[in-house]
Amino acid sequence: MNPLIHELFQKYRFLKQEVNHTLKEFNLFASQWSVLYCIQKHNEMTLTQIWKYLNVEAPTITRTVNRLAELGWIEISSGKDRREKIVKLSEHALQQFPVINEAMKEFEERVLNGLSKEEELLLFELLQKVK
Amino acid sequence: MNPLIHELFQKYRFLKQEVNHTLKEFNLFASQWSVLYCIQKHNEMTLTQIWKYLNVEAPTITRTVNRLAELGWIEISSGKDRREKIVKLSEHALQQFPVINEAMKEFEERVLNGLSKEEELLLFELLQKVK
DNA sequence: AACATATATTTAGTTAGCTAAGTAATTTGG
DNA sequence: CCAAATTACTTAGCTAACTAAATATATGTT
Repeated sequence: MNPLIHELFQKYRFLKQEVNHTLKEFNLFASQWSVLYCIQKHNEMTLTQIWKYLNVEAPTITRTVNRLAELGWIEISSGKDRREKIVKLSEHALQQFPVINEAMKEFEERVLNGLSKEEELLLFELLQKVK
Repeated sequence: MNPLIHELFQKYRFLKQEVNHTLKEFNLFASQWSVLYCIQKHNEMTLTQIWKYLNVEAPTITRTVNRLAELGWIEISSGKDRREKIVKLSEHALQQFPVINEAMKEFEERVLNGLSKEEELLLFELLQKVK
């Protein structure tokens, strides 16, 4: 296997684990946070908007959203089209959001500590060229 | 979520899926290929050597190795230390290996087509700085 | 109006990572 | 020499991704 791809896979596993550790005190997992984060950013979203935004398949989002609703992080309602579901953050989530976001920022700064701002941008641009 | 980390996660999912599509005709999955690849490289390995090399946890390798043995890709024997298991490629795997490797090389060249050799190296080095 | 097609979500089943906890064999220290 | 610690691997249960196929609603065509 190409060492570049191998390295990317390794870093993914490492980062995902670090995110999970960071979120553990809030009883959240990495993928749950991804969903909360993008809902917060867009205020409210349909399931389809979420999975298209995050680039995962629909069933993955169905399950994560249901779990998040069970746990009280989000509220699900139906739009005028009775097929679609609209999702937004609960009061509890809105309150907790800034604290969790802060913890995540600390984690991000920590793992990206070895890179300058220029290198971060460069890494981002190089990653985008992989396709 | 930091856009850089978000992008890395997205590329991971994309690449893993592409690897799985590439390997589908051989009835293999990405992680199974990782294991076969590193066994081939080292000729034979214990389970511990495999999970340390691939940077995953032991139970992951136990399961993948057992599945690969079931599927006839590898053979498991025991070394002089009765705790450890030694794993090597089967005849079938040795025969198929070059063909699969070729398909993987084509895939790697395709997804890295947008990067020059210098950029590839740079991306690799920048990824290593994430920790 | 009826039927086909498209869209939104769900269900079922698979691989693959993790942690926690367990068994069995080996090594080590008093 | 034997109890304690370590090592190698396994089992069980969780999250998280995927695919394939089902269900329900909406839309479009004849």
